[in-house]
Amino acid sequence: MFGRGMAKTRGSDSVKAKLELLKLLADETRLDILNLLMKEDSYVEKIACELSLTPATICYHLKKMEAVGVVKCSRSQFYMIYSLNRDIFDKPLYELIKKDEEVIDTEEKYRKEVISHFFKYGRLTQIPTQRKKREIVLSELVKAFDTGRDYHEKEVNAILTRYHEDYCTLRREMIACGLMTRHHEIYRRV
Amino acid sequence: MFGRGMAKTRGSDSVKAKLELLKLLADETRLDILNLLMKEDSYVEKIACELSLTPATICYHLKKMEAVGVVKCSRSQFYMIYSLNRDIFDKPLYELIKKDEEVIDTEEKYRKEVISHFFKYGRLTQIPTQRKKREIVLSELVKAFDTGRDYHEKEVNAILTRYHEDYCTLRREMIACGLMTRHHEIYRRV
DNA sequence: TAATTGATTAGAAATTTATCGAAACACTCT
DNA sequence: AGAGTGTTTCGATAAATTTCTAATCAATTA
Repeated sequence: MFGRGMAKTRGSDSVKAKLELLKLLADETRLDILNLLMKEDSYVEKIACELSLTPATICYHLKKMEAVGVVKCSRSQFYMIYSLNRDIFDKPLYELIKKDEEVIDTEEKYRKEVISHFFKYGRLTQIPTQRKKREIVLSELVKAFDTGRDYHEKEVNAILTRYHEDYCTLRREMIACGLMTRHHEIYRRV
Repeated sequence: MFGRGMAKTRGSDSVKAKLELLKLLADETRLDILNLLMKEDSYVEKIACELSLTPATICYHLKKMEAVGVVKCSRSQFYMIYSLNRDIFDKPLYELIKKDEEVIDTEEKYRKEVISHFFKYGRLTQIPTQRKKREIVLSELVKAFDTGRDYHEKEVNAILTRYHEDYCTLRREMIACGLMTRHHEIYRRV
């Protein structure tokens, strides 16, 4: 029933920022650095020593975190003193996970609602009586057929039965809505 | 000033678990999947279609998340229905970042207190009503089962009866807490 | 100014991870 | 039993990431 759709670009800007933050936190070394900074401000070489890593590595991580605003730094004499931006960590987790609702046009949305209402786990729970809803459901069903090839009536029945026991009604309505054509016993998706 | 110290093994178990969770969340595809599951339970092929990825890829991610307990799944007809474990997302961010050894100790200590209070001579004196205590007791009970083998319902009952007469409640709560799974009459420890 | 010290960058090696197609698997229905 | 359908695993590949060494940069002090 489900073919692969068009490749689409996923993620708005705010989602990207959240993902960025999560990626930042999902690293053992950076967590270690953050935990050190929770205790007190520190600087590259000191952190490097405490974590048994090279200054270059620590610098790499600190710069990365600075870019996203998790830490900030200022120079003091020889040293670059890094410190935490503590207010970032108060958010609950689901706030970083949840995407803001995308604005989709209402027609598309209505269609999706109807489909998710009448299809459960790939089967049609009920054939809608309202014409508009029935058309939506049928237009979804017809995707189970390829265009440009013939189907015998038995094949049609077999396919439709996968979605609902009353394949006769479905088959007749398919024709009525102009989604399929029949010549004698041969059916075709339009 | 600072020489490089000895290489040391960083991170306790609980810290590892937190890191694991963060890594899991730090992926665009998995966030997309979670957002779909927030709206409604779903299954592999449907998700694959909605995200324009292959079922193999979606399966890879879902299994990964299942292993950490972010989602759970059960079979329904043709489909493996995946659903969220919502309570995971309530924690504030800093709880995943902070490694606080003492917190672990008190938590461990609390656990031991609860267990010694509710178990007397190897039997459960009473099923705790408080959710947290009940979870602790159940997580102790589930150790009576091996992982990676099937149990018929009768076996499950027999084992649980050893601890408390109300094996039905125990069995149901086991499933509810995600400590065991049931497919038809077959039970498995998670 | 030269020497010192710490921070940063560049480039390369090693590791991890997401993704896919194909094959194997599990369940359902005829 | 066998066809059909959805899921999972396997092997390979491509991309991203971490870490290092070595070189460069920037501030300080003699």
